[in-house]
Formats: sequence, structure tokens, C-alpha cells
Amino acid sequence: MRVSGNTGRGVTIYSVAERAGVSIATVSRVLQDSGVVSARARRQVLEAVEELDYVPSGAARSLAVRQHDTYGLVLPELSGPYYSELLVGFETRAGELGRGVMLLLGGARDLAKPFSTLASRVDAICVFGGLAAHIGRGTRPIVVVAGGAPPGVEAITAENVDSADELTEHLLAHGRTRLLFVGDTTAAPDVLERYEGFTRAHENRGLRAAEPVHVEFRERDGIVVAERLLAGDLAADGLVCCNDEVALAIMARLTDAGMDVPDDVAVVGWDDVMTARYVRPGLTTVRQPVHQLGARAADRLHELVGGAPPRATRNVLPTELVLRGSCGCEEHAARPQGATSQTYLSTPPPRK
Amino acid sequence: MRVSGNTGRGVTIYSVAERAGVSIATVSRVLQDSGVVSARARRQVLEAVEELDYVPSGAARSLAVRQHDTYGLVLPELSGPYYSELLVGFETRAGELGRGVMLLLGGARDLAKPFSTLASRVDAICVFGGLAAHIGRGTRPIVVVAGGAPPGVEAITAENVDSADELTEHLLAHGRTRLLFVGDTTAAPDVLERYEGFTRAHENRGLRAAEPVHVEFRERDGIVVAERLLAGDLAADGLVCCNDEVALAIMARLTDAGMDVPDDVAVVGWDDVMTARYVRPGLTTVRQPVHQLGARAADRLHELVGGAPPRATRNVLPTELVLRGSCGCEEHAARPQGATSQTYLSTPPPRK
DNA sequence: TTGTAAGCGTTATCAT
DNA sequence: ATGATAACGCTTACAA
Repeated sequence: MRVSGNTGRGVTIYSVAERAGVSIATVSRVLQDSGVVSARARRQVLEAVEELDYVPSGAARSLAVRQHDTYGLVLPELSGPYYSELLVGFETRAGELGRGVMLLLGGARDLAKPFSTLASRVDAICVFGGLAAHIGRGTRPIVVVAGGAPPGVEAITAENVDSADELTEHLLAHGRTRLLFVGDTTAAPDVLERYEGFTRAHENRGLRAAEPVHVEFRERDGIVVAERLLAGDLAADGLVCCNDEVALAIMARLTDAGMDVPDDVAVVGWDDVMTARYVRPGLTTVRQPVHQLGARAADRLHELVGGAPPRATRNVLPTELVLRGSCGCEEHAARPQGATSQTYLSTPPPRK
Repeated sequence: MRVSGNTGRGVTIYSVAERAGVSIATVSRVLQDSGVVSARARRQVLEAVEELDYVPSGAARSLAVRQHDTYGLVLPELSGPYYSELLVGFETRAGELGRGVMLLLGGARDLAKPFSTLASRVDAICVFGGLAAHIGRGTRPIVVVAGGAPPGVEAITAENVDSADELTEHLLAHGRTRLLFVGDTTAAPDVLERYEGFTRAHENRGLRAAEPVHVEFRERDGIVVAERLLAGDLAADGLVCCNDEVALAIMARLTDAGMDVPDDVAVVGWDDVMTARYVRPGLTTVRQPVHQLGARAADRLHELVGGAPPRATRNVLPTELVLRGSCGCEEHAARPQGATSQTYLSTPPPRK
């Protein structure tokens, strides 16, 4: 039988109770704002808390209420605005729901151990599509964001096929005849879907789409493609790139070597990064509702934890084309650098 | 007296023990890899874990070991590469130390409650400079990163005064005579330090520095400054901006209006964002060791939790100037867009 | 309105 | 090598 419970050195709820001259139950009540407490008791407890500089043990609370009040987020990295915005959306919504966020970054390391450690500390987990394979056994509620999910696991993703189709058709309509898709379709489900749209646009015109040019996501990978183009190893009058970083790197290298974008070759990308509206010509790209993606994920986790059944159908959020000069659109070509001349193919959302 | 301990619905260490035909102590031993366990027992436990899809309770563990094995990170936002890199550095190092990371984003909301909730769930906290005021009472080990810390609290920051001095002197050496500092010196300690360097460079030449032009951090704020310049409300032949976003926005708007950068006015910034090397002229800027800043913070937290005494002296990390065309450097001015023509004033670190 | 006491699911100390 | 069992610090019926 415990007498004071205040055996250790740390200041606990027992210390506070003792100092305030009340029971630990009362302390808990005022701190949780639950139950009824006399003004006098409340004041004394608050005073004691202040004087003792008391910080409750989240672990003890979690254990007692059998809930961590924390959601986990697993991302591969944090370069560029994409992941950051996803994270912000997630964290913001989680905060609104009164939940904390534990972050796990994929990097190169083996995720198995970190992942299960994470699972032991949170109520539910949101994992980024490309990392879905790392998911262990399905004890915690999980949603996969931006990518395919194993059967039974809920998925939330931005629309890819249609916008890729639309973007490709746009290039085709500009009179381009030899389009290349640049991106590793095996690396991420998103990229594969974009290639599908690329293919579909060709088929709709009775054309046959070229095989994808597999490259990674980074700037240096774009350079490589540009070099191959310049060397004649690759031929194209239009490039549909898996993201803006690659697109921008290609554009820069090509321009650098004396080629003209979009006259010699049109270049388009995905993400609408900041640089896209600062380069000349502006980069035509696809803007994704990344913030909402994150927010939606947090929402769904919350509902799942609350006992809601997982959704069978994929949760798909609409994207929008941002037309600037790099695709060959005349009206944007002449604008000087820095002008944010652009056309939205769907209603632009308010920039947060 | 507890009989099975397995009263609830969840699968606990008791369920595993029962299924494996051993005691919970043995289960704990094999899971923690502590103590000696027979191969047979180990196998049975592992099997039971697998079959039951057992996820340990991090809360219970934390309570027992009186440690969360998690560090908190408090940031104001996540726009641009600055905060992201800080976060990545922090998370990476924390991961290496076997610690999880809980993230709290400042935004507009009141941080008091979220902050103390965070404090109850982690062993130590790293808070970004501008948010230092939100720190409650000092129960947990804390480090402040990129900014001033209250007395007694450890601080880690990038060098600001010297590099600002150097950058300003560089502009002065280019023959510029009317320099303006653009940034809110009251918003962040970092900005104030940069203005100090700006002032010092002037004093070293017997000149008097102009008062700072107070603006926020964002692109739109840069636009405002550019408009004032164009309207003649402000006069300058050189702009030292508190960050690249503002600098780029100004440059773009000015160029747009027919002015020439750097001929009419030189523009420099801070952070070396991606766009800085894609615009023409390239933006001269200061690169900060943000990743290391984060990593160092995680390291220090770890040491503090381990019982090390807080350091009295500020931990200052060196920065480097990145010279491109926007400051008036001839050799970079002529390079076509996209070329990463630049000069480092100190050894460039390997890009991670 | 307040207090008592039974959990919550681990770890770790003793015995055995 | 293994098993009881006492913490760990909190929440929450249930009593008073």
C-alpha cells in the first residue's frame, strides 16, 4: 500500500496535493477541469502547481486514459515545399483536434524499428505513399497519403491521372508531337498515375506515348536528362516532368546551352514551387492541395481512432493546372521575370 | 491483487506472456533484449508477439523508466527551406540518438497550453528564437535555437553580425553609397543582429547607417518595399534584406518595372533558397548551417538530459557568403539563367 | 465537494 | 533462467 506516492525526486501530483492540502484526486480535477472543485481548493492547487513548478507526466496520463492523444506522421524527407505543407496541414489540424504530432523522417535508414517505436507512442499513424511498404502489422489505425495503400488501409491522395491527361493534352494542343515523360514511375505511385494520364492523353488522339524516362526527384537528375537531350541521346519537343525541381533544372541547363524554352522544347512540372513563378519563362505546373491533404489525413485518423470504419474508396482531392510560359502559352511568354503571370484552369484557392 | 492483469480488451504484455507460457518479466526481457533468456522462451515470446500483433504501450514504458525518450521541437512555421532544414537536422540527430521527435508549430495560436502539453510528453525541448518568450517555467531542459535565450537558458545560433558586416562591406566596396536594411529588427533577434553588422560596416568606414525599413518576412512584404522605392518614397542603391524571399520579391518587382539589378540597385539576402540560384542575376546571399543548427540542438538536449550542465556561452555556428550577380559582382552578372555561377567566401560545405 | 483506492501496462528488483 | 511483485504517476469510479 502506497502512503504518499511521492517517493522519487521529481515533483508529482502527490507533491502538489500535499502542498495544497488536498488529495491527488482534487489536484487532478482542477488540472483537468473535470468534476466540481471549490474555489478555495482550486486556488490552493494552482498555487502549489506554480510554486512547485509542476509538470505532469504525460506518460502516466496516457497510461491511465489509455490514449496518447498524439498522431504520428511518417515522411521520406522534407525538401521542397511539398512535404512541408503536408506536415503543416497535418500538424495544424491535429492541433485543432487537441492532438500532438510525432514526426518520423524516412531518409535512408531502416524504418522498421523506428516505425514500431512510433506505433507504441501514438494512437494512429499517417504514412506517406512511397513508404507504405514499411507499414508493419495493422494494429494502429493508419492512413496512407499520396500513394497506394495496401488493401484495407485507407488512402488519401491528390488527383493525378486527370490532371496529367489535361496537362499532356495541353501540350499536344500546342502542336507538340514528341512528348517525353520524365520521372521514375516505379518510385512512387503518384508518378505512375501521372504517367497513366500522360498515356491516356496520347491515346485519346490515337497516339502512342513514349516510355517514361526514369529519373529521381532531384535537380541533379534533371541535369542528366538535359545533357542527354543536348547530346541527342534523347529527342523531344515537350517534357512532362514528375516535379518542378526536375523541370526547372532541365529548363535551366537547356537554356544555358542555348536552347529556347518553350520554342525548342516545352517543359512542365508538378508542385508549383516558388521558383516556378520567378524563372523566365514561368513554369507551367500542377498545384496540389497539399495542405488539405495533410489536414484531411489528420481528420481521418481522428475519426478512425474514434471508432469510425475505414473508408473503402480512395479519398481523392482535386488539383489545378497553373499555366505560365514554359508550355508555349503565348500570353505568358512575353512577361518579364518575376511577374506572376499565370492562368488557373480551376479556381485558385486562397493562398493561406 | 491482480490476477492476470489482462482485464481490458487490448493486447498487452500479459496476453503475450500467457500465450507464450512465460511470465511478463520474461516477455519484457526478450523485448528489451536485457537479462538472459533461454532460446526456447525467446522463440515462444516472439511467436506470441507475432500472432497477437502485439504493440507495446509506450506510455507504460515511459512511466516505468521515467523517461519519454522523445524531444520536442517548437517552430513558428515551416515555409521556405530554413525551418525544414532545421527540423531535418534535429530529427535526424534525435533519431541517431534513439529519440523520437514531437513537433509543435507556432502559427498564430496561443502557444501556452500546447507548449505545456508538449512539456508533459517529452524529456527536453528545443524552441526557435522568436518563440522564446513562450517558454514557461524551466522544468525541462531547454535550448533556444537561432535567437536570444533568457538568462540561464542555453542558446545555439548561426553567426549573424560578422556576416552582415561582411556582406554590407562588400556592397560598400562595390561603390554603393545609399544602403538600406530591409527587415523587422524587432521581430527576431537574428534580424537585429544582422542590422548590427550592417551598422558596424558603415561605422568602419565612418559612415552612418540608415534606420531599418521594417517589413515582415514574406514575398508580399518585399513587393511593398519595391513599390515605395519606385514611388520615390524610399531611395537606395543597395538593399540588404533580412531573407531571400523578401529580396527576390523586391528584385522581381523592380526588374518588372524596368529597373536594373544590380546596376540601379543591388539586392542581397539571407538563406540561399533554391530560387536564389535560378533567377537572373543570381541572388547574393548568406548561407547558414541550418542543418547543423538542428543537429547541435538535439545533441545538446541529449547531453542536458544526461545531466550535463547548461553552457553559459552562446553556441555560435559559422555562416558563409554566397556571391552571385545581384550585388554587382561582374564575373557573375553575365552568366545566363540557371547557371549556378557563384563564389563562396568560405569553404562550401558538401551539399547533403 | 472531497477522499480512497483500483487500475492503466510497463520495467526492474528480488527471490528462487 | 525465470517468476512474483513493487513501483512509475496519473484518472476515475465509488464512498463519504
